[in-house]
Amino acid sequence: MRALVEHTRTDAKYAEETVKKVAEGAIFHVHGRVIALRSTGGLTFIRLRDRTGEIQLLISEAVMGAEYTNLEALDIGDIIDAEGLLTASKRGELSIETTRLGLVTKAYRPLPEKWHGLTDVETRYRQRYVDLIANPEVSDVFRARSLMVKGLRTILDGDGFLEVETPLLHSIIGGAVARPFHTHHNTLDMDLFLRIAPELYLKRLVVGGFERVYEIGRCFRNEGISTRHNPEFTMLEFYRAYATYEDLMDFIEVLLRGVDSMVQQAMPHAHTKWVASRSFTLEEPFVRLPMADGVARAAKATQIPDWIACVDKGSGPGLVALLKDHFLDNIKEWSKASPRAKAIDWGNFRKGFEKCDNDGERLFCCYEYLVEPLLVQDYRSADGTKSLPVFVKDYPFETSPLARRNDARPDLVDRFEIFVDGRELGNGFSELNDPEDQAARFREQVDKKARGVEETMDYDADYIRALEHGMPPAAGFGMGVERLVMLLTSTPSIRDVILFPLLRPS
RNA sequence: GGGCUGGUAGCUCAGUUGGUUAGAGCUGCGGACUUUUAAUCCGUAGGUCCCGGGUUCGAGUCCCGGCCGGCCCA
Repeated sequence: MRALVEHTRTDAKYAEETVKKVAEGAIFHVHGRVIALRSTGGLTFIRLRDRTGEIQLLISEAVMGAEYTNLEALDIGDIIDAEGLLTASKRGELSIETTRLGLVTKAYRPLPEKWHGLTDVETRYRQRYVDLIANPEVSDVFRARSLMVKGLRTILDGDGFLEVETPLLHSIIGGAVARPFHTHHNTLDMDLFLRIAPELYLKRLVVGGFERVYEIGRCFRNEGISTRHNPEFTMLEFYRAYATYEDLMDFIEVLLRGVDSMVQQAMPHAHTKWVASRSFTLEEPFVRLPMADGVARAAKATQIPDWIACVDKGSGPGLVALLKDHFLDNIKEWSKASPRAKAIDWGNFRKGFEKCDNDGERLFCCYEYLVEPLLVQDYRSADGTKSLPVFVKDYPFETSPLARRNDARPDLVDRFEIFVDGRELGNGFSELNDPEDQAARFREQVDKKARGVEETMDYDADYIRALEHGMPPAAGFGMGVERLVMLLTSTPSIRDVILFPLLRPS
């Protein structure tokens, strides 16, 4: 039955005699929502939708007799059940020649009109139940989301990871750099935060012997709302002992391709459509770009002679030194050096650069303004038609308070962020497991807060204590599930991958 | 937070320099029709023009303020 119903989604034509022969006179019983209703007098066509697809009911007065008049009370939107023999209409549409029809649930409100459906964006979010009925491609995205989460679990479970749940109510801020939501426990008279990340709890579990552990759960960040941000969102984080950030990059390529192919298998039709509108490809090896190399390359690409000269001498830090001393003197001249130089957001670049406390942050700032906006343009597939996912790696240690220092270059940490289609998808690193170094990094965060920086982490004494018990070397990765869904379903707004996005009160 | 843009019937929209009683399609309701696919045809109902002020003989339209969206930027 299901196979036949799903076929009605295609344009396949059916011949009445073939269908009747295959069905062998079996009685079909269906229920679902009426989404179209057409009557030509003694014959009525109903398009019925259930979770598996759509099928047409063919109802004739000759078959139904006196009951046929019951159709007069039926509206689009009603939920009915029906029984009958399988047949095909003269136009070749698979149909059920209905012998019995019953109203199961009456729809008191009409559905949106059939041509344009429901397009008002706010109404779509506020009344998602209507959106899901009126716009079937919306429900495809949420089906895909479910498949992706399931796919992540399947792959992680298959690799020996244990899924856990850690607290959402935190008493200190940690694991990420973001402003939290505040709440309060009454009987304990205790102020709490909704978690901004599960990271520090998951690493406590690595200490405890869960060497491969992950969590898929809600996080909350008290930030503005935009097409890329919703205050509550779902994050995947996993940690794997005895792995390095290089191992994780290999694993993430496998993970993303694996999830995508699971969606492809389960929803081939929708998947093909999404792939066609992607401007990136997962099929070639992902780029691995050390941040300093990226900055050096991007600096040369601007064709600013001073920059080329200083980059040729060394790498990233050379440019940082030049900018530290001569940013203001030369900004006018530099900004006109080439079309690429003109495209740089010089105003914010300079402001950001001036706010930096150290050379590590300065290098990161150069990366942010010179490299990141052009990742899509600079790193292309072999035939040049698609952008490639890029792992930007080897971050300055000052920008990464929880990551392990590189053994050869203590000014860097073994960290990467993955960008697909120019957008940040996830963040991973070899974990800092030296309690003294971690304590020093926490203290630096606390100092920052004292200097008035809003987005910092608190000192987590219990986490230091956990590290003092010894955490095996490990690497971890975190990814926003909504971003993954947006990427793989070619959805531009995060609100279209969250069923009930946060809105102002109406 | 800044720029642009929008709010008119249940839904999707039109509405001229400011000028009669604010329109269309779909939906709804009534009717015709036994193979429709946005069925077709006939009839009919449906409005706090986002809110509050102002200008004017007259405001959906112009001005000011507010509310709520959307897109882009930070």
